[in-house]
Amino acid sequence: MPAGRGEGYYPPMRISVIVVILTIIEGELRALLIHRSGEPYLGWWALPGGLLLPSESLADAAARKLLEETGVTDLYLEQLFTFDDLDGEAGSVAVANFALVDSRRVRLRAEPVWEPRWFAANGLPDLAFNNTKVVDYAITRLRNKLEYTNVAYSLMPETFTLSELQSVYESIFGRAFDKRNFRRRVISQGIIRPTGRTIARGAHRPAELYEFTSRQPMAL
Amino acid sequence: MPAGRGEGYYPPMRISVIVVILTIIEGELRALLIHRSGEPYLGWWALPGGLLLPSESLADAAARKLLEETGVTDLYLEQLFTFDDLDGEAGSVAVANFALVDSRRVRLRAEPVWEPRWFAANGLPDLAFNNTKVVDYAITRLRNKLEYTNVAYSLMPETFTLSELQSVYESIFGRAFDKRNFRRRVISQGIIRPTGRTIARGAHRPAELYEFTSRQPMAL
DNA sequence: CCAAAAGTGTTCGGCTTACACCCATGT
DNA sequence: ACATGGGTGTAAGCCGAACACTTTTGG
Repeated sequence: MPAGRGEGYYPPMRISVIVVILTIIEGELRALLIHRSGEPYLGWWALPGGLLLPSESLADAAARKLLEETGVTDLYLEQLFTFDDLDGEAGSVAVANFALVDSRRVRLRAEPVWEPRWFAANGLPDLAFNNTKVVDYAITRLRNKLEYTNVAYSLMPETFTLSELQSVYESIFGRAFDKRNFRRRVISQGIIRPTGRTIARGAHRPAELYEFTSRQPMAL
Repeated sequence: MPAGRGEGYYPPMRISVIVVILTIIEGELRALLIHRSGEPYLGWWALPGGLLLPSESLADAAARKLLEETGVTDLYLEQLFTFDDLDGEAGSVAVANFALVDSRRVRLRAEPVWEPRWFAANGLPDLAFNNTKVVDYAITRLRNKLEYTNVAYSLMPETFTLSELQSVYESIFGRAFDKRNFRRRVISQGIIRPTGRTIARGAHRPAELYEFTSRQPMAL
């Protein structure tokens, strides 16, 4: 590493990339955590992450972490914020991302040491570094995004019923919505459309199946 | 710099901090640019910025840049986004910030080489790196923030008339607002209040002076 | 008295909210 | 037949947008 005049000298800096991976399981918003196997915070739960490799972009690094932990490649991934106060060390920044995945498509990495595990987002254990505030930040961002984008597609399978979609929204906002108003809203937003098919799943009227009009992130 | 097991090795990385400094001058939204005095992009206009020092936080680095360029310390400063594709070099990220200043309080640094200068935000020259997209990102963020926060305080003096405030909003959004609706809105939002004083400034009815109810950033 | 900017209310349409009953099915 | 979740319409309040005239001053 060269030292030199002015901006030519690069002090030792660490850039890490961390990912808040969120999903819905059993009607509950959950975040993926791993068990730290090294110091500091040995044995604590923490967000998946690691150093940025010099050859990769920030988005690539986040996608790589996500793939390693969940096996998912098709997903919603977005940069959240860059923190400099997570590990209390100078010259160290962490670029936090958040990702949304459909839990049905996830196969958690079988890694005995890290024990990746889904935790209910309200009810996290004490986390290493200041990871709790990173998760909170991600949840706030997610709630905002649900209001004006179609990102919910990344939490849903190809087709789904309106009740299922409503349940996902309710899990994230932590409150119930009116069924009629919810339906009017998502349909008039144009983010979903009926497929024409129905699905019978119990001793009651079958539900119509819907799909997202687009599975690319879009602002409304 | 140590090399070692696992995460102990830190590859050479550069973290720079850049700042989009916005203000209103002559009814126009303007951004502060400097003239590059070194390679690459020698002689091009670019956003103020520099390397993060190992001893400082990201916010400190951004505030330091801002102070160096404008002499302003009391301001609105917020992290925007972290880019990894600005200079096309691997292992380099730039944490972009945006700042709002009241141009009446600014004394630009007298630095013949850098020639810091205000440019109209729509009408920027071609910029070094991909700085144009950083400025665009800042303007979008500013417009959004004006809708649901009181950050406009940082562009205004202690007291001002409603017409002056409206003019600032119009400069930023690039369109005219209805006078009555604008007044109703800012007053009902509770972000400003009348001082009781008036100011006469021409051959017409004097205007009432208003002030911000808070000069700390607040969401509505 | 004239020019110039300051100040002030009302109407309309659209959106959000609240709310209750019938439908189709499996058992 | 009954239990279960699926599906539907309407009324009220609130918010944003459009719109024109009077007031106060300096010259």
